[in-house]
Amino acid sequence: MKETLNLPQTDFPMKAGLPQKEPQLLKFWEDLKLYEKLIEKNKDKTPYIFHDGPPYANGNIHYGTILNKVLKDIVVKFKNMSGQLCEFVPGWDCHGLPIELQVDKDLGSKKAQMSPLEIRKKCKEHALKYIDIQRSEFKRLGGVGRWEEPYITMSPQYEAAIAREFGKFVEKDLVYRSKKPVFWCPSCRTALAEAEVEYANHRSPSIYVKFKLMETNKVKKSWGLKEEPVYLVIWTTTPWTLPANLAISLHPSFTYAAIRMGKEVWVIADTLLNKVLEVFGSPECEVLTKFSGKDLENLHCQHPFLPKQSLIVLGAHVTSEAGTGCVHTAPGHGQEDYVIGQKYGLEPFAPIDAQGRFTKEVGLAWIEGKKVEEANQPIIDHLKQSGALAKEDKLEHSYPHCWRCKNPILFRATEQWFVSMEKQDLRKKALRAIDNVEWIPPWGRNRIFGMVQERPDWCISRQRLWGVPIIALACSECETVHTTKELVDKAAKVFEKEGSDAWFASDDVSQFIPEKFSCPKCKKKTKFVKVGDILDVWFDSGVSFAAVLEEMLKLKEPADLYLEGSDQHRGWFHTSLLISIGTRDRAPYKRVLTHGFVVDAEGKKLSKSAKNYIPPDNVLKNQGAEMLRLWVANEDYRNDIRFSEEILTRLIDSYRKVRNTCRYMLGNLFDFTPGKDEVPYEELLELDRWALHVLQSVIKQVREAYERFEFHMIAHTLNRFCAVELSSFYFDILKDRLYTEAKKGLPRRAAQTALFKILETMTRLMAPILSFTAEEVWQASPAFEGKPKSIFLTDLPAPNSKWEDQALSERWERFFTMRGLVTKALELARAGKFLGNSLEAKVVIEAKKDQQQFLQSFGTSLPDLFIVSEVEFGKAKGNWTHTSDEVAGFKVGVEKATGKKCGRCWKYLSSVGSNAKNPDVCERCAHVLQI
RNA sequence: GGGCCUGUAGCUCAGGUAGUUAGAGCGCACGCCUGAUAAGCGUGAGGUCGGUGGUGCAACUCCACCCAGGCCCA
Repeated sequence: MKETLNLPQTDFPMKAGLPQKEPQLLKFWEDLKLYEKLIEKNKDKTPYIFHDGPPYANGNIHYGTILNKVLKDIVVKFKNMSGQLCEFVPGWDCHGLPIELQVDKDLGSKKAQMSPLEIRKKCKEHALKYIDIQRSEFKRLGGVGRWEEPYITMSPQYEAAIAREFGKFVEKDLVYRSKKPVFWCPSCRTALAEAEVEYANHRSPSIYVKFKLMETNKVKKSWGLKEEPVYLVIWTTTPWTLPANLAISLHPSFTYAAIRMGKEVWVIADTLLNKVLEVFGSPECEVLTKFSGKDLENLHCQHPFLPKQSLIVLGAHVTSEAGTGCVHTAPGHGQEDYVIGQKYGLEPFAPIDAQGRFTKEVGLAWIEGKKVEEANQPIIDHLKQSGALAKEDKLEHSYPHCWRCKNPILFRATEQWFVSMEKQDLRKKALRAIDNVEWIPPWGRNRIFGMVQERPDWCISRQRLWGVPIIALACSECETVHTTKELVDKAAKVFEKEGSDAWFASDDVSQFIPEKFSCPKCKKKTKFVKVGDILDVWFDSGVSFAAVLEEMLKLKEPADLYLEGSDQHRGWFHTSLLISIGTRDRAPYKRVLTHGFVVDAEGKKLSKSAKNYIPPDNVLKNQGAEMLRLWVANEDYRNDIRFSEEILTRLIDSYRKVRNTCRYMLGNLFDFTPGKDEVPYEELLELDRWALHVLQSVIKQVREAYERFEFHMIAHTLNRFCAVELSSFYFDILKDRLYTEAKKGLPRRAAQTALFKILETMTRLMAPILSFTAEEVWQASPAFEGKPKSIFLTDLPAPNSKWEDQALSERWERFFTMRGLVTKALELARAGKFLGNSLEAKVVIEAKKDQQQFLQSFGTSLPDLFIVSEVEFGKAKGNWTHTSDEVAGFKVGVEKATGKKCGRCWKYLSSVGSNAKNPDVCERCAHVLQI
């Protein structure tokens, strides 16, 4: 009997075996040249300019990069499937300290014997190696794009573009040279980056120094003083920075106390008073008055041993944890000091040379030429003699050391290159441009706005090797360092051919000097020497819109979309904006989409040491890239998104639902030829038309979610559609029609027609997300005339208004409520062991007249819709009845079906036995068997 | 410490401008089916909407503070 049924047939496996299947699909796409075909297909469509932010070419990919690249791939695919041309040129950020440090580490002591060029070569090799690694990892995720011709920031063309953009800044006079404190190792004679600094214990002097207030007249009256001298007491552990003292910082909201100490008056922060006095052995003292730190702003103190004044300034960096609340401030020797100095117009002063020795500039013969630590004691002695020293001690504390030579380092103001935020109104223009960009989510606007508003001038120079040089020459005659547009453009031409290595190849600068070039300052055509600085790597990546969109792709418009993690408000979004505003007076993007960070099950950040995550490679090997894609699509990435074992398990569950839903459709379409066997819409059964109506609303929801980049809504919508509307309802009811009706009869062909439409629609809708599975389904689904070779060469389905039927939808909504009461009643009977299979049941419905008429309008299909053998209207009685307030006046009774079980369709019908030829089956089945 | 942001059932998500007993899918429990079968169906149990105050007749929705977490600064 089973042989006479049309049971599903398919090779599409229930178990996906993705780790094995995915590589085959990747090969299929590669052989097909899928990306090229997509671009070719859309070449006349409106371009959607999407620009890839370059990941750093160091290390393997992690969840963050997976999240980012999968999101981008979804965008590329859905854009190319919805009538636009969306090219995707991936890129890598290649220069910079992390790579140089890694290479340093690998080279070890060998580095000392190597030339700059040789070291740079090693850096390049390192970057290339990781580009290859990351590229294959990204490709493994199923991403399409121009993988074989990516942009890399160390290519000659790109380096030339960097130089040209830098030249534009020079031309507009936005670049200037000024002093700024940096970490400096005097024994290695080099600037250090933050990453190169380690903290270790160090024993330092700890001294309290009195600075005499000059304008005592201004406070005398209100403090009730006569002629007593007033001193601000500062505390420092670096006496050698005192010659560079330019200011004393007070906290704007602290209360300060003026106390009488013998014949003097000292000023100390009120909250620190007891602590400080303890240091002095808790002497008797009288608090004369209390006042706000603000009261002294802009007054002056006499420097204790130099003929200069120290300005009293206000700064929130003043701490109440230690010290006196009056902070010795040397803008040439500290980051915070520098910032506060900028605010008050104090130029950083650091009379120290590269070896950490005092220069003549210090103006003190007794320490000139001494190393800073050798100057500590003479300074302390001098203070003692002059009476400015209030207390001397030693302190063991954490102090920065050089990671390489392990010696203590210092902060030293050195000449650096800056991009001014104020010249040409760069800051103002950038802020204005921010409001013309669409930030998704909207708070991104506030975030970057605040940063641009607050940021200091951009320090673009680094004292390193691995990067693009700052094209600047020093005149050997007048020693002036300068850069000009023609100089930079000349260098750009050289870089275009030889790369920026040319700059490092030799000391000879002749090839970089334009014809008729002379020193802009002394006008003498003399010798020039190169300045060793390189550009901040953020300048490299920040010019990508110029190097890639304008030069490589010849695009004129700004990008439609940048899509990166939220940290890039400080990074790439930020620097790209500044560069584009500075050079083109417009933002490089129209829209910026950000995603959060990947965190563990508890919302904590992933860390290698805490081992709070599964290595991505394990997921790839055990579950496949598809599961990572589904993960990305399931979560609302605008916030931080979680990844855990449980989440992965849930994803697999939901994947199975979608997969099996497709499999059911494929299995039931084994004998269906689209075009030939399709039934016109008008001839479909009502149930099929309902399914197609729901499908239209799914299409609308999904398309809208794609447009809004709300991919998680798509995953949820599709999953719900598969589980609720299809699997548990439509498919369940359809089984009887598909399996038992005549193979080529209208009822079965109608069902198949609907299934085919649903399958084909769903496959296309899910393709940007579940790319592997969509392609697998597409290949397994019925062939038809003109069927594209790949799912990605089709378009996202558009809703078909002819298949929308609101009245039908409402009618079925009403039906579902009633059906719910029927299934509930059946469940009661089942729980009471009265029933097993629902086909054993006859349902008796006792209802109001209109309710009964409503149900009767479904005609003879009613038993099928309830998946029972009989439906009767009358008195619901017996042990298995159910009523509910949900539908007033509606009662359902469950009884045994009256007929005999049909051996073929398993329904209990009175017609079983009526056919002589086939006595074991019902009338309908007997009829089918005769065909 | 500062800026920006997040916190609704075990998991992933919905919940216009505050207004009836806070929803969905999955998972879970129990049961059914054995013609989607390492599948399918049904029923059910899960939430003081991070916490505490406050403003409203009324707050998951507004305000303040606190706690936890993230990114970026210092």
